[in-house]
Amino acid sequence: MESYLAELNDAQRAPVLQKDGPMIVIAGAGSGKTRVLTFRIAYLMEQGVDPFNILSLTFTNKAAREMKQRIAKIVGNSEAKNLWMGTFHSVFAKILRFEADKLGYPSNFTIYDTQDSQSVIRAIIKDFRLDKDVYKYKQVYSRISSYKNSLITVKAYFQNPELQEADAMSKKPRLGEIYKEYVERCFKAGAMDFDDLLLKTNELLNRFPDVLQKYQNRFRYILVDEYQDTNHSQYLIVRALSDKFQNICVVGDDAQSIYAFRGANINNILNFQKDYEDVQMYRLEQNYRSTRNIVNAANSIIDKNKTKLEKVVWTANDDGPKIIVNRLLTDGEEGRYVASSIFENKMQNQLNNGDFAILYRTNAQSRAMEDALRKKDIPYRIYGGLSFYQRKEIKDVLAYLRLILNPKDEEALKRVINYPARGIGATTLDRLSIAANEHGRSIFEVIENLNNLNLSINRGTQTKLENFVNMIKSFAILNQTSDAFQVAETVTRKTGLVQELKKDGTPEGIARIENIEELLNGIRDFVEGQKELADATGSLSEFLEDVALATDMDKDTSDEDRVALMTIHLAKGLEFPYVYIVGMEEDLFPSAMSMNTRSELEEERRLFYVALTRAETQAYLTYTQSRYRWGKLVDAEPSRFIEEIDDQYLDMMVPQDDYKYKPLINTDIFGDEVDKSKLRQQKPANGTPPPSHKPSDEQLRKLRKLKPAANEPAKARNTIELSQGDEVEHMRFGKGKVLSLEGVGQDRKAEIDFQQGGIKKLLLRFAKLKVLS
DNA sequence: CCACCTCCGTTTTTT
DNA sequence: ACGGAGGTGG
Repeated sequence: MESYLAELNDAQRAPVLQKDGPMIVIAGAGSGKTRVLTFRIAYLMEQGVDPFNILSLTFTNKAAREMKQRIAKIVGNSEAKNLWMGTFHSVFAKILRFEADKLGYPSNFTIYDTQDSQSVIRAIIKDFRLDKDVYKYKQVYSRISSYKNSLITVKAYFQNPELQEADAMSKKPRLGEIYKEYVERCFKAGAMDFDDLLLKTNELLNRFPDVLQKYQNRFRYILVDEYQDTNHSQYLIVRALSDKFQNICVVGDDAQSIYAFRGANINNILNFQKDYEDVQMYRLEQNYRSTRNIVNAANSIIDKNKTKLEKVVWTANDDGPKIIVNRLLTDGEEGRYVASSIFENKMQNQLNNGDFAILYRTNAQSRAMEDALRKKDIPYRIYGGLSFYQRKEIKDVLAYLRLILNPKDEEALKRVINYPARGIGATTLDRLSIAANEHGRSIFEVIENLNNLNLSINRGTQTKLENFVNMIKSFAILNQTSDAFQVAETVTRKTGLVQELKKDGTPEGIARIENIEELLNGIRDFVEGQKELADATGSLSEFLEDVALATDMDKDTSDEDRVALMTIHLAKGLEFPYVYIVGMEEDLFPSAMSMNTRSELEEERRLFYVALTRAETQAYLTYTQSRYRWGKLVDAEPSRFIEEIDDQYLDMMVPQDDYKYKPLINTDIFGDEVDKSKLRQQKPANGTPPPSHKPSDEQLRKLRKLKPAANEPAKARNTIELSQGDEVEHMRFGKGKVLSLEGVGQDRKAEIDFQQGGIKKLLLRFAKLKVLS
């Protein structure tokens, strides 16, 4: 039983063995953080701590599930089952359901997703007759969301002149009113949004001392993973719950804080030592995941950040291969290059698809990768993006299911009351909505009482409304005696959803039917899984809760062998032998939106740090010279982050000639049939580019900055001619003077003294320099 | 009430 | 480029 302690190094063992008191574990990338958490929980239980008294908050539900399984292997299944483990949102949603009546909510409250919330706000802006170009619903939503995450309630907002002024300054003087109305509408609909799950938990703990006590006593030992990504609201919950026993263990890495945009506060981890007395600090600095090259390269990046806790990540692993950097012509070629490279690596090194990950900054970049992988028959899976549960047809089914549990759920009602079309239009809905407001009732209740209300709705429409309500009610009755699958199956049949899609007959329609079938299969699996648990029955409410808080990462895909495609954000906590980081370009990574302040840029840099440290043995960086964005081909420039990596860890594959990439076995440069002669033949008609994804001759020439003349000497492109003493201007560092030059050909570097920023060594091939003299 | 059209944002990341 | 939202006309 104690044998597992031997599996830890000294640094890892220390936080495991400290049973009581506040502690922070600063865990570098790949340093065995999850092991420490797992073993610490197991150790606590062996020391006699009741699993009911341990709360462990993770970043995804999948992480919680996996950790539970590992703990079960040590202490036994029946014990591990009783641990409280999950994301902030899922753990506190459960508690809120239990305590809902105290806050005036029904225990079956709906959880509004972002779409629902934004739809409510859009309706409010319209009802208030505000200019939708000034009050953009997404902006309003994110403003309200950030208020909630900072615990600024409507009341607090109106007591704070500064906030009101700030909103007035941004031409939104009525934001407070919108906020107020939004909160009221959600409440009336018996709905909480994502932020409410945290905000209302705070309210619960603040307003009801007995409730606070109860949960303080229950959660005597609290562990928080990924603490660097907690927001203020989460911070306060943790503080409140741990206040009595002070047995709080937070684990995280400030260098991997990447969620500031959604309110995460890096100061939570930076200031933890000030929040509790006698905080023990532990550092895990040995990296077991990656080669020395990768670890050192990552360190050289994060060194550029000013805001950080001091730690030195090191590894005893081999040097490994250098990071391969490659330039491609377009995003299409980037995809083909990555696909070929994966293919080649698989052949040469006997690897599985699952050993590879392609990481990108934005979801939109997945398209080019997908196309290339599909052409080469390489199985892949895309994580994130439009998740399965956000697809229209799935949301439609879910809306019916939500309505069964909570008829007050207006977003669900609006979605399905006339889909499939049953002759209930906007005018009718407006009248119902007005009546509902007048009587302080929900639309559903208004329809239930149509006969008593004397609305100017004609007899035919009234019947249609009654039929709709009766249908939902019949589902509700069924739900009392059936599990989630039986209800969902009945809903898809009786509502005519599937018939509607069959009728349209297009390939999209068929795909949608298949998606609905997949949903039903998923529900069946879920129900079967739940029925095996002690405290669950596979009910519809269990399923909807699971769906509302599920992330794309939560699906179990261990039995699939596929290349993983995901954003860097989603890759946090994962690791792969081979990692391709694509789109290493200015304005894309770092994102154009995140270069305004130092802290934004530092977050982008941390994001790059996260990306690189996912790799175990080999990392690839690619960038293009031009890529399709917003349907247009735009010029691209290599990311500053490439320059920031110390050269000694890089293997630059930037070609002398655009077609001379590293040769690939038995294939042309891209490993598939790219008929370059066709590209060249394609003559644009009078300057108008052909409506093809392939760049025209003219575009190609421009991209490569080729001169039309054929007798130009072939020389390395993108390289600047410089002499010692030249006055130069750099895009970012401003003006400077060339001190010295070194290297030849592709490896030429210049040492330049910049007026701002001091002396820098620059690779000349990154043509960000302009020669002034 | 529905079918069709136009316009807009999207492509920064998500519980 | 593409889908969703909102508006218009039949």
